[in-house]
Amino acid sequence: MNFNAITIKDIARELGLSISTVSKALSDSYEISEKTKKLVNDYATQNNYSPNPIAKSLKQGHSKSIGIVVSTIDNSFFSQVINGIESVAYNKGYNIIITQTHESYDLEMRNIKHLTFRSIDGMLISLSAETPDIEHLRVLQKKGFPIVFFDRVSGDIDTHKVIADNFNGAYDGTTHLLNSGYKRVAHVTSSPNLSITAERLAGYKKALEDNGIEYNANYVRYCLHGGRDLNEIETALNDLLAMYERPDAIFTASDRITTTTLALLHRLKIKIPDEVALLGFTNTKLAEILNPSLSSLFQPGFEIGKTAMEMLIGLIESKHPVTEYETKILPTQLVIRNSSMPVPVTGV
Amino acid sequence: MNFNAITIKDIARELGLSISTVSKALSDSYEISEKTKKLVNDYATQNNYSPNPIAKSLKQGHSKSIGIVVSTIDNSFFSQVINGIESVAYNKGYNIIITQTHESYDLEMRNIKHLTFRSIDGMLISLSAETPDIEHLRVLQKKGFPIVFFDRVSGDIDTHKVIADNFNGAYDGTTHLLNSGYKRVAHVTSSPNLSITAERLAGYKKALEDNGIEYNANYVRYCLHGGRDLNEIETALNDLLAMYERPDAIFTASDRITTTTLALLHRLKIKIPDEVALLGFTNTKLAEILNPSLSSLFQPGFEIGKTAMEMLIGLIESKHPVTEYETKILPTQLVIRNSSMPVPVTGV
DNA sequence: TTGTACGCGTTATCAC
DNA sequence: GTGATAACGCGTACAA
Repeated sequence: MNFNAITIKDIARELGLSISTVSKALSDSYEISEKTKKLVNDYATQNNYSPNPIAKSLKQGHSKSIGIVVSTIDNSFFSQVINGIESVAYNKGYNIIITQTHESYDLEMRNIKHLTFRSIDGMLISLSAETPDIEHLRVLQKKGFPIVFFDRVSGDIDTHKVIADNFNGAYDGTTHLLNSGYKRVAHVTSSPNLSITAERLAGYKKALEDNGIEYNANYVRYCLHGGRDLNEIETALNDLLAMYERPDAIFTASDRITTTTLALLHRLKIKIPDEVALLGFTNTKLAEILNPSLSSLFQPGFEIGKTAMEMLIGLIESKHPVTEYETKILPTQLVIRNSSMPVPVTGV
Repeated sequence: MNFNAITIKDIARELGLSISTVSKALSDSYEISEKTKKLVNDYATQNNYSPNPIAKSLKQGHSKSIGIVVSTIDNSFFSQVINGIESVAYNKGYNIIITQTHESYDLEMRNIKHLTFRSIDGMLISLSAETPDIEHLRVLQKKGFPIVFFDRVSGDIDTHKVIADNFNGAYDGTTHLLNSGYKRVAHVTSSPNLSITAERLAGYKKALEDNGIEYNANYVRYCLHGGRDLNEIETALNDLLAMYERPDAIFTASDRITTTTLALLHRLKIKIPDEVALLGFTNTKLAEILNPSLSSLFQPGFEIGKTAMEMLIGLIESKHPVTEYETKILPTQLVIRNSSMPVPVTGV
């Protein structure tokens, strides 16, 4: 396993010192003379010694690695979150172990068990869409195991969570559409099980209310599989477009739903925004480039990952048990595009 | 760290047995009586004991975890590869540790060092586009450290690699365009440093040759940053479209280049395939949905990851040092689409 | 059939 | 300023 086979023992033998002296020299202990330190350190660097992290972990009682549970990595939002997590993990010397639930409750439980058996120091989790209750997480948390929830959180547990400001995002998005002159704004959203869905719906409703427009439940369509099932969205769109009072704008609630809606409208040869306007949450820059008239709510995946990881490290490294749960809210950026303006794009 | 705090020691004390008896009972040793085994196992499961993997690693000399180095996880191809890797890793009890180079040579070296210091059992790597030489990997390999290269490999080293059949993919793609009646097929590709670029170019050239069409170097454009820099591709396209003998088809060489080209042509209001046909390597189903007339070469990311991981496990778990290097080639699937046909899509 | 003793590589405590 | 010893949790010769 260790192909830099040199250990603290080797260098002790080679230098005619004791193991503990070498260990202390390496950790720059005050009780070791400067010349011994130099001797040891020089030898160590020359033979590129590196401490065996496994032995270190066994001794110190932590593994310097954390587990991540997401639905799937093959999703712009989550890969951006992981990017954010990695950026701080790397600097703090933590390894990340990624597992995917593929939206299955069963897989979620297996992964969590697997991760805890792997003796990780903490966990970052975004619930699977299927997950009905979070008893399995609550017991862990009760034991004092550090967990931070992000994005897909549950209202059933008071704990550390990092989420986008979905309410205000949806509020801003809907308001933008209304301010642009659209009167009948539909909302295509994901599974009603998820807290993010409720928050976004609330923001949408509040915006309607504040603009004196009556809420119409027929304008809201749920897609249980959140964009993974094309037919679901297709049905929703067909229903909406066939209505007598056909919506003049659609507000979509997640990356996959947004891009799929964009694609479907494209296939149906519906012109955006002439026939129907489209504004949605997204992480796929491609969607914006393809259709500059598509304004979007950019989900700050990177920032969410970064913040969640920082919070988790705080939990792990704090000596005192954490008693106060805080919820950190990050802003969702509303990116306003205008079809007559050039689109500032830096990359895909 | 271990919140299932129970150890083999606890259960020995509790049951009035010795530690080694418990250990043996747990591993179903033949020298332990059935009743003792049952006693121990029952107690273990009831108190959901699980062996500390760190102690196990230290003892057994392997960590049951492998390292992955990719340019960026935020890329359909690589996240699909990782999906494939994870699928077999999970079954075999391996953990995966993911690191990203962001195409930087420096970061690649740091990550590799970081991973080896973390005492992983093996490594899966796709070279960064910047990487000029692979001396740092060759030394590891010389020591007998298990490494499998995938996708972005180097010709400078004889080792285990898993790649798509880029030559035949490019050959098939180009041939398909030529058979469809296009005469002037341009090729927009990535950095000439990468082996995949050379292979694809070779396939493209051979297809031209076999169809009696002369190779025109002006029709080939390199994008050093492989789609990360929009301007590069924009320039390439503008150049091509401004030529006197303007290409009537474009063959793009990577996921990012394909989607970016699609987006740019869209913005330039160039009709596909009427004004210029487009066929490219891709992993983003969105591109196909948006433009059903876009035929594509689907990069088998999942299969590549799966195969690479299987190969790596073979390397790790083989008792005998591996002397024979084999290169496994996977087919690239050509997905033919026709604008007059309905597009069979199952998800985005 | 069960128990004892040692080692994996490291750090921490204590004695010299 | 340096070195011996114990301990982290586990597996395994070897002894009983």
